[in-house]
Amino acid sequence: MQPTIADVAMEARVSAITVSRVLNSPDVVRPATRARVEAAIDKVGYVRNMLAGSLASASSRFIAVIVPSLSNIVFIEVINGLQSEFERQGYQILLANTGYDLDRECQLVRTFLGWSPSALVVTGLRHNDACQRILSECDSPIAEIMELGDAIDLNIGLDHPEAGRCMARYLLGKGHRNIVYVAAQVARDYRAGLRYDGHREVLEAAGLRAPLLDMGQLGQFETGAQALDRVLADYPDASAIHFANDDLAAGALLHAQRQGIRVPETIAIAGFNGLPIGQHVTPRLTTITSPRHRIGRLAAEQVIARIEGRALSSNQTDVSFELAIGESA
Amino acid sequence: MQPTIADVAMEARVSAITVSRVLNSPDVVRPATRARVEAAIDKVGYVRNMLAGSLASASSRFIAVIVPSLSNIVFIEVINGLQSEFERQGYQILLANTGYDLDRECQLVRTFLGWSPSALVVTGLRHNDACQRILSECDSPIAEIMELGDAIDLNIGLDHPEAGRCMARYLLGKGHRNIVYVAAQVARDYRAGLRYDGHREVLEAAGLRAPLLDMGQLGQFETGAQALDRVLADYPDASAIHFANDDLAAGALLHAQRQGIRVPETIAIAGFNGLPIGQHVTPRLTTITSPRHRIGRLAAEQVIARIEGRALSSNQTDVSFELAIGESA
DNA sequence: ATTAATAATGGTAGCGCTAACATTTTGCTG
DNA sequence: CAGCAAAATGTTAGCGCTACCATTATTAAT
Repeated sequence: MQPTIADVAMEARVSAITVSRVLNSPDVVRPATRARVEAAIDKVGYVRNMLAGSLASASSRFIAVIVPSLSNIVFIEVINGLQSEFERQGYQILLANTGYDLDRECQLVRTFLGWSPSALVVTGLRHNDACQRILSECDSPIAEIMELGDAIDLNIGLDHPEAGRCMARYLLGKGHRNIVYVAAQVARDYRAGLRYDGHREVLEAAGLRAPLLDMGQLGQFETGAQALDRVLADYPDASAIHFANDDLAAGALLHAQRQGIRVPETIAIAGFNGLPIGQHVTPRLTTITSPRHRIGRLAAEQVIARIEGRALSSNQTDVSFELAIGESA
Repeated sequence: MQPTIADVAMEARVSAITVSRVLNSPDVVRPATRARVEAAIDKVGYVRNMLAGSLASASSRFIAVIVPSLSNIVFIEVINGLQSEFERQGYQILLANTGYDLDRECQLVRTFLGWSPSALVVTGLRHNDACQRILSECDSPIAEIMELGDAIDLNIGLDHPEAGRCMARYLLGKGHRNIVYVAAQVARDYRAGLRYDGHREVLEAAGLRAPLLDMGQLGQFETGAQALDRVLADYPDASAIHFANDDLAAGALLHAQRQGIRVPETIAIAGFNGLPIGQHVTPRLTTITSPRHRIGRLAAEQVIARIEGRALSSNQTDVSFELAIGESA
């Protein structure tokens, strides 16, 4: 049997609560006593039972984190940002991915609530009705990240429609008049759809059409490569492709290289996210960089502030984005 | 206040334990009673308290997973494999990364043990003394993944020295006599060092030298690009580079493309891992594919079997690897 | 020294659940 | 329809810890 706090207490000849105090608020225990308790902890090989502590104190130091996918490096970087900050403050992340399925998200939220998390971090502002209700009624801090809008509690992200507009304006400025927007699956990755909305808005305002090619699969390099072929075949007038993300764009660029398709001369290529690979391909990818790690870090900071009851200047943080101009468009 | 099992029990006019049974082993409760309880659960909006349940039953359904890094796609894929299997069986992963620091690993193990995990999954076979002792004395199943060797309990991975030998033999077979092995930081990523050991063994057996260029930083594309320049400058006789991983190799390949350095004519390039990018660069990367997702899945399957007391045919699983020949070497 | 304030420590109860055993109900046989 | 085994449900106690309040020790001020 694992030794408990009572064994430590007996060994140190103090009461259990004093041991608890040494563990949780050492500065209220007299140094001499504390030393005796710490020695006892070492001696009996005590391992703290966090489950019991969390149950008794009704606070688990768990942070539930729900992202759409763990295959997408973008979310990994966000998680890294969250993790670095939360861990520093002694919080443990409970991680799950929805596979871009809102019903699964709801189920995950339910499951996670069973662990009495100190807070929840979810991706995006769209949830199904049940999930929206649960989150709204939840007492713990909720952070909705990645996009900006009408949030339940905390909101850290960037303006996707504006990012779409930004790139569309840039491509227009470069003289492109036939631009195809290529996404992997807008129904699931709806933030790609929001960027498309912005893109279309700008093009239509300029009296242009904004065709959308949805590849219908969540793919990466391979899907981007296929998309390039499809655009060249189906949209002969197209002079530029605005890809929903850098994975697709990089896949297209690498494919172009192999096939000897000249970029940007034959077709210009633009992406979104600012992944490292974009800076290493030739030509360098024109894209929009998103501060993914920063989103995670800020979300963690604000969530912790909320947990600890500190006031925040604002519930909403626009982390912004930047146009990164390469040679590809 | 959140409703508890007692509120549900009152509503359904059964005892608390019956509610507990509906939740944990529904088939021992008569369907009519079960339906009444389930209705009551919905009615009062009951959310199960997993902390209390875990404490009472002394089993948390937590799986502690410790990897060196979350920035490396390789471990992400392993985690994906673990996750998919564990989640299907109702286990929740507690994730942490060591930053390739064994002391941090030890501390993480200690912390995680406080959550009474049902099992631990750690990366690699090397631990510091304290960690080795803690893990050895631990009652829960332990899985050490990625590499093969003398493990504490379960072991799922591949033979890194043999992977190094495999690539070295291939390069020798291609006529290369001056091959530089390039790693990012063998002291931390010691599995890259194991592959180098195998590589060197083969070269020395052939009467050749096996220079090692350690870039001294955990980098990805950029480090690979720098490494290529260093090799061309410092090892004028080199005809091939054996990179410790595909990130470095891809970085070098993309850099070569930009600089107009001909691969494999001027210098051949080989990698390790079989990342998707390797199949999309031109020339395609010659590499060794590791079944990363499979390692995760198998580890999860075996851990679950162990938890549930099922016998395993073997404690060690060699997932093997494959030489993937591209045009880069 | 005496008192009042503060600091340090302790006792008790209970967090919400489940294990273990006890009891009741049900279904079946003859 | 008695009698019995099996199935279903209930009772009690306790998992290991911390909140809350009570008590005791220490310090400072007079």
